[in-house]
Amino acid sequence: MRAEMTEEIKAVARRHLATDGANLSLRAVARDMGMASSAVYRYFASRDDLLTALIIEAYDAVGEAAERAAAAARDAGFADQLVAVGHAVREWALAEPHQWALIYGSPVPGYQAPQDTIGPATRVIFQIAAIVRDAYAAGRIGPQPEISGRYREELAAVAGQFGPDIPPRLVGAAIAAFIQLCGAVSAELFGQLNKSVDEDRRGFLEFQMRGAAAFIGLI
Amino acid sequence: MRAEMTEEIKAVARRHLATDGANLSLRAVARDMGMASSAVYRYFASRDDLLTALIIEAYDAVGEAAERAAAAARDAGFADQLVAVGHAVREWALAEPHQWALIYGSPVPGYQAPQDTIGPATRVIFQIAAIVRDAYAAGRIGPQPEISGRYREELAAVAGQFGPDIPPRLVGAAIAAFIQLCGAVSAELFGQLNKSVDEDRRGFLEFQMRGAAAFIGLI
DNA sequence: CCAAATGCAAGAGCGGTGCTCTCGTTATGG
DNA sequence: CCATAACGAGAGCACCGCTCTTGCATTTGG
Repeated sequence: MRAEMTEEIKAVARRHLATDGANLSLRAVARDMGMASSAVYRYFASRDDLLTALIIEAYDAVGEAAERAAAAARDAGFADQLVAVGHAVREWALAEPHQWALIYGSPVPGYQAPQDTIGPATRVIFQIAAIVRDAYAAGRIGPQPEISGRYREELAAVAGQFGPDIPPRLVGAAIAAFIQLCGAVSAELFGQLNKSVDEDRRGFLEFQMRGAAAFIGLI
Repeated sequence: MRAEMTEEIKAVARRHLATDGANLSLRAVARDMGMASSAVYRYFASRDDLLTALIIEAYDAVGEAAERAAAAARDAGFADQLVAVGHAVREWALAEPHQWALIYGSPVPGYQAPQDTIGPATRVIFQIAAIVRDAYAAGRIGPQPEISGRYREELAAVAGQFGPDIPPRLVGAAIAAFIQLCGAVSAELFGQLNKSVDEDRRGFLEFQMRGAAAFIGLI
């Protein structure tokens, strides 16, 4: 029943987050549950702890959305898989803008992300990397110029996480695609696109993802 | 002397922003200036108004950094100009992370950006667009596939702001470069790159900008 | 030259916040 | 059966944004 209680607190907090915005008030959550604010501290040591729980859930939610989209587009081309992931992530973000801001926006002041968050945080980028890896294994990636320098070495070190014998440049391109996706969604949500792209924002996102696919070399 | 006072308040607020973080406290600013918190309201109608002033200054600062970098790289190739702008923006963001978060991070809850901010907000993207426009005028952009659909029409409508007879796809590519830059810098600052790109983050940014230049078609 | 008007700063106060501490109550397990 | 632990409530602390009133200074106008 303790787990039940923490789950209910998280649910109310998520609702508060969706309506009121980022400044989640622990007292307001407690009021909504008809209990004293001090009682919430039996379940979460601090407001930051509650935020951490919500952050992990948000990472998992967007990661699952990306994975489901990729699975649904498995029969399509690899570029289309990437675009599908992009649309899924964007649509999740549009549905839960404050959760998106929580994980991809400016970090909450004084908040230090604990270790628990880095696992769920990698689900989206791993999904993109998986598409790239599968495309590479299927020989569906055109020849690309290699890169050099220190960044190449770093990418080579990371490449092992994604699969054997992945060219470092591909890892860099996968990261670039993820950055492009995050940047595009954040720009749309945070108002950077106002007065610039107002009509076809879905088309805007698709354009970004097609560009990312081209940069990866997906054919 | 009133202008002098508002300037000093902004300076102290900027310092507080740099040290304490995003949750700028009007009372703390007033304490630092040795005056009552209510006195600050003689100069700024609300905390949001003070934030707006800081936001405009931040947009101007990063915009000026981008313009200076572009001017300094005028003799280099167009791709190098783009990369120079990227490095300048990144370095400004590294020096003023909280100001970056203020303008490109999650919007402050309940804060509505007034009209005054949209002018300064466009300086960086305009600088990127200017590079693309000049490169196009100089014939230094390779042939690129056109796009179609509703997003093309929207880009065509925006293209007029940048110059006559600019292909819509080029405008889209310029916006994509800006998105890539913002996404990369935000990812670095907001911790998205931790455990993934830790060594050569400057090389990471350069890789993104080179990719953006390639997508634009700069030769 | 004096009075009126204006600008400024201070203080008190309101409702809100995160968080801590203490104190009853309840339930559980030896 | 009773000790122990978990729990909820309440008071309280220091802080926040913001408003209102008051007093002081300066400046302006007659």
